[in-house]
Amino acid sequence: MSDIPADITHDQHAVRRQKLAELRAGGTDPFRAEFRPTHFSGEAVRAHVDGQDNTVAVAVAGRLVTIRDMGKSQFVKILDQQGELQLYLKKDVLGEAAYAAFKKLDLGDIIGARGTLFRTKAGEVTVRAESFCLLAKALRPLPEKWHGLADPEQVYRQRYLDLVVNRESRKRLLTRARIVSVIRRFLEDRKYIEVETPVLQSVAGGAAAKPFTTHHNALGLDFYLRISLELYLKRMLVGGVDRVFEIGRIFRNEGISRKHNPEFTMLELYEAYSDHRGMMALIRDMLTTVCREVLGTDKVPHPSSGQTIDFGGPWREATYKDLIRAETGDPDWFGRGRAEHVAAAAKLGLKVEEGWEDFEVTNEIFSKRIEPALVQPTFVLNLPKELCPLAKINRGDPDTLDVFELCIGGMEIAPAYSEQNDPDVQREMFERQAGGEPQSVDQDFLFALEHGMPPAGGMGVGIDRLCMLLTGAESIRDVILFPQLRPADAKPADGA
RNA sequence: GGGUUGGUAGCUCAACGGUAGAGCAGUUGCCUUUUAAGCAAUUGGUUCUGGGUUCGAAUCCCAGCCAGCCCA
Repeated sequence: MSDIPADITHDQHAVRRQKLAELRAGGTDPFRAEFRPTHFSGEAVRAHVDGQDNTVAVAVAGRLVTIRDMGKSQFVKILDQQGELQLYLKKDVLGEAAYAAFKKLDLGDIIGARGTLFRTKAGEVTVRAESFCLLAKALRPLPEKWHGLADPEQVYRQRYLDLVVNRESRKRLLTRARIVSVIRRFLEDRKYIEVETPVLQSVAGGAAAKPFTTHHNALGLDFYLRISLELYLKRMLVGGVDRVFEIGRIFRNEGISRKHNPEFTMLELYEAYSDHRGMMALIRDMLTTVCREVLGTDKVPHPSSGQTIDFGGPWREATYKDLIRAETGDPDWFGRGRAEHVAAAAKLGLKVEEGWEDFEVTNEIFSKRIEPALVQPTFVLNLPKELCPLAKINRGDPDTLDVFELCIGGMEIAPAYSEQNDPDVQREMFERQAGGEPQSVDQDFLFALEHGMPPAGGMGVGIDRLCMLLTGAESIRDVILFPQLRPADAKPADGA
C-alpha cells in the first residue's frame, strides 16, 4: 500500500520527504492550496449551539497535533493561535479516497477542514469534517506531545517548537501581549501620546550602563545603541508634548542572568506638571489595572518567596536611609565614613571592591540585602543624589533626590523622578558623573533644556520583569521569545 | 570571568567499567464517539567533540564546545 522504502522508516525526515514526493507525483503541491478559515478554535467552540449538533458550519485551520486513528474513523486535534480544536473524520462522510488521503498525513502538518459542529459523548465540541486540505507539509517531526520540549537550550533556540508543544509557554506569550496592550490603553486613556525615538545615538545617555557600539557606513561614524529612552522623551516635553511615552527595546552591554538580557523592553513615560508623587499614584493605578484586566485578580503568587503579592492592598513607603539604618542596625549610619561602612558591609558578608566610593558601598547593602526581600510592592523614597543625575534634589534633605524606586518580588520594577529641568544644575550633575569625559555629556540635550522644559514626573517600567511577576516566570528568558544565546552551529543541510 | 550540574534514538528519559534500553513518535496490520485512545509486530544510535587510562569506556581522567543554576 505504501511506497515508503523499508530502509528509511527510522528516519522521520526522509519518510516525510518521501510522502511529499508522492503528493507531488500525484499532482498536488501541498504548499499551494488556498483555504480561508471562518473561525479560530476558541470561536468555533463558542459557536456551537447546545442540543443542535451539525447545524453550524465552520472552516478551521491549524497544525495537526494529535491523531487518534480507529480504523474507519479518527479523532484528531489541530492547534491554532487560540488553542486546540478536535476534528472527527469518518470514512463514510469523507468518502474512500479523501479518507485514505487523510490517513497519509503526519503530526505537524498544517491542514484546513470544513464541517459542522457537534458535541461528542465525552462532551467536547468537535468539527465533523466533510472535507479537508493539506496547507503545509511538515518535513520535521514535532517533539513529543506529553512531556513537551524540556531541554532549555532547545526551548530558547527553537521557540517555535516550544510554542507548539508547551501550553504554558504559549500562555505566557499571550499574557505578555495582553499586559502591553492594557498598559497602552491605560496611558492613552490618560491623554498620553506614544512616540518612537532613535535607537542609534552618538551619546548613549539617560542611565549608567555600558552601551553596545555599531557603525554607520555612509556617515563614517560609530554609534551607540540606546541604553535608555529618557533624554529624547524629555526633548518631547520641551517640544510641548506634555504626556508622552515610548515602549521600546534598549540595549545594555553587561552580564546575562536570570534577571538580565542584553536587550530588553522598557516603558518610559513623562508627564508635565506632575512629579514623583504623581508617578506613585499613576504606577499603582496602572499595575492594579493590568492585574485585574489581564489576570482577573490583584493577588499574584510569587513562587520563589512562597508569598502572594498583593497589588490591591496598601503599598509600603520607606525611605532609602530608613531601610539602610534598619538593615545595618545603625541609626547613625549616614554620619559615618567609608572605612566604617566597608567594615560593616564585610560583617554582613558582602564583598566590597577597592575602587568603590562610599555611596556604592552603602548601595551594595541595598541591592544585595534589602531589595531581594522587598516582595510586596514597596516605594523606596529619597535615594542618595549620587545614584541619579537626572532628578531634582530633595528640599528637606539635600543629600537625596525626589525619586522613588518601586520594588516588587525582590526586583526593581519602576524608578521614577521629579525630573530635573534646571539646565545649569543638570549640566553640573552630568559633568560630575562624566568625570571629565566631555564626549559622554549629551550637549544637545542640555541645549534643549535651556529652551525650557516644564516641571515633570517621569518613570521607567521594566516590561520584561513586570511580565515575570505576572506570569510567575523565574527567569527573564521565559518572557523573552528569543533570549540571547551564543550562536549555535548551523544545522546540516540534509535534504533528501 | 569563577564554581557547579548536565549533553545518550526525532522528543522525554534509563543504563554509572562488561552486548546501549524504555515510553512517545515512525513503519506494518486490526479497530466508525476517542481523551496521554487501545491491541499486535517492527525500524531506528559517531552516547556533544578531541585526546588519554584500561583487555574492555556512554560510564573513569584531561582539554574544548553548548546550555542550566549559583556567584562576580
